[in-house]
Amino acid sequence: MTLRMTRAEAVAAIGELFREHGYHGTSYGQITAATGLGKGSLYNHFPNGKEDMTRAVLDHVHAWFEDNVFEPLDASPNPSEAIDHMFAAVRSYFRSGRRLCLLGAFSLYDVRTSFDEEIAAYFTRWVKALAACLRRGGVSLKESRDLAMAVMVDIQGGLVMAHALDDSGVFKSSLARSAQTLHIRLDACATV
Amino acid sequence: MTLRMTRAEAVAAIGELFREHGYHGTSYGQITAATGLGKGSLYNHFPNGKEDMTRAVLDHVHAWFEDNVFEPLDASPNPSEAIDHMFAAVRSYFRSGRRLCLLGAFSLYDVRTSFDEEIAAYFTRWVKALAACLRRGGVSLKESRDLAMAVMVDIQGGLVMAHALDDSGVFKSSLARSAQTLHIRLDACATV
DNA sequence: GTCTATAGATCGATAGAC
DNA sequence: GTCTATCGATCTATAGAC
Repeated sequence: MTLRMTRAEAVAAIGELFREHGYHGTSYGQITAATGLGKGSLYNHFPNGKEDMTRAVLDHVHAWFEDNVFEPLDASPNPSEAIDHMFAAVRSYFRSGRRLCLLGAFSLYDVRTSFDEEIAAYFTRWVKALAACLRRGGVSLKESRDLAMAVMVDIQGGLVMAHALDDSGVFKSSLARSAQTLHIRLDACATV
Repeated sequence: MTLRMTRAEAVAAIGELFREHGYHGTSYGQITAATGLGKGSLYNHFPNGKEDMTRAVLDHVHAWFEDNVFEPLDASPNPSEAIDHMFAAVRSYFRSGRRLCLLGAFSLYDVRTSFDEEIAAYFTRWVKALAACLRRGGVSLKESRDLAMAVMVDIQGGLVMAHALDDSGVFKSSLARSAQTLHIRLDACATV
């Protein structure tokens, strides 16, 4: 038979625990409470325990961004609209800064060594998709890369500062500033 | 008698452990190995264990920034030079992005509830000192605040992305971009 | 697929000798 | 001020019944 919870639901619930308490700060007791699954079930679905759960969570997050951010950036014929769509999705996903970026947080310490390839792949994918979109809008190759990386820095920094100061306005301002910078640059290229 | 290690040395060593493994990821065994102090000594100097150590580490970091960043920003008669001094100190402290910001990392999860006032106080102090410096350079009150916060976002985001991509160039570029933005703004005000 | 029970390891914290 | 020994709690992981 199937799970009591969908696997995706369980993975999402575990992801929220990791977001809130970190990898080492999350125990099987908490995972059982959040998912309704005992240790037997958890080890049945994730034979290597928290390591497998982490990989599933990271894949889950990556897949969401693939569908809602990266792929739209690749597919949209209109760079300016694609940018707007990206910022709207990002703002929604991170709940205006109240939710943190699991991959960014995990990259800091915690479980670095085991998952840093996947974390780097996620960010690299994002940067490349955004840079390619800007490139299609007429921005030079080098500037597209620099701008895309600057946007990533703004998003991650906005999340950190919004949490540190408990002020979601910081995150929203960061997104708005990034969006404005990109639009100004795209408009300048469009009128040439 | 005194400690085998200076208290400041022990605190610094514990801070490096927290940076690398996080709060929950650092055990007393690791702390003993790093400081040469057994549990008896550790609890003698930090009666409440890791909580007291964390407070000492955060105070130690805050004090370093007070002396090397905040106070120079307050005291310097030349805003442009003060800005350069700040970025040089920041770049040196974070070792071009290879070292992470303990307060930024702790603000994400880990030990949020216990220390968020101190973390917020640290960042607020920094933002205010930087904004006041820009204000003295002729930048408007609102823009000074916005620019100062944008710089903080750039620094924190630069650290996250540099770690995630294992590329210190990302951090150095972020600092350079922030510095350039501030100088351009200060120069514009100086010529008016 | 799910549960309970439990082993085995590690951790945080304390007590007491030096 | 420092150490060792140790307790009790918690955690990861496994075994076995349903």
